[in-house]
Amino acid sequence: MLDILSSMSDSSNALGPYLSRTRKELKLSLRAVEAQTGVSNAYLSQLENGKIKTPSPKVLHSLALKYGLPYEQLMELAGYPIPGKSQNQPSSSRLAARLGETSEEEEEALADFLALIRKRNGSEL
Amino acid sequence: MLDILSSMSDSSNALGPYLSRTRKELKLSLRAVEAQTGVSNAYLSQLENGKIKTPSPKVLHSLALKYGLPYEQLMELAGYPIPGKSQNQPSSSRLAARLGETSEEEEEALADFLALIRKRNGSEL
DNA sequence: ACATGCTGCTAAGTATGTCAAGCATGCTAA
DNA sequence: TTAGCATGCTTGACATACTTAGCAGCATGT
Repeated sequence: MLDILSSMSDSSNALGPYLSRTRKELKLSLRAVEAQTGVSNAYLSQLENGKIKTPSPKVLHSLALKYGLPYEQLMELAGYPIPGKSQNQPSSSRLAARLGETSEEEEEALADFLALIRKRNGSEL
Repeated sequence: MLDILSSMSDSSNALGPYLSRTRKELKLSLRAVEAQTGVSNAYLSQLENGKIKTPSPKVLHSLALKYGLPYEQLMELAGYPIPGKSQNQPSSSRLAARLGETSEEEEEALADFLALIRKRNGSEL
């Protein structure tokens, strides 16, 4: 079977490393971000290390502003439903609408297959 | 009357009464909403009575789906930052706003909502 | 050596969203 | 009456986002 499933099905934790990497690219310290956003450095550390599951939209918004990242993307990475799209998995509902009725097994398989494709295309390391 | 009420789009709490009024218009009980959205009736009660300040986006999303309300509007009423930074959609033209921009997600909501009404109107004689 | 000032991280505490259980009222029927 | 059943609401407990205070390491300077 696809044990890729177990490794990729939880996409909620891509947020922390993403924020961590972005901050380092901007060469900002945790306390510098705290000073500019009001989010405590302790919390930022927990966020980047995946110890916080669902940070509030307000936190995501201020980080998006400071880091120059799209707010919607952070919302989506945090697992929040976003206005124009589906709630959990990126663009899978649009795909599902195009594919018609699919079972849950098929949906999961498709989602993971998509992740696999993206990995191959080298969108990230 | 002057629309002092509509100018009270303050983040204090227009959300609770708005949700309460909408639910009553749909003739749904708290427990009926609980059964269909998974949000407990206890929590719904607190929400409608203003005892909950910032309900999670997930709760707002499921309520928006079942009530046929725009998710963005509930997010804004709850005081969350919203992507487009837009605001001031007059609540008097709620229906027009709802039917004006129908994403796929909203279409689903409308279908669900319609089915709900028909079911109640049909079985409740 | 000691000290100062960074870095990130952790421990403990507070605040609050959320739920399960139960209470009180009102309605309908036996 | 009494017995049920549905409604909205309250309480008490739990989970977790978030903060303040502090720790350990690594520089740099005196």
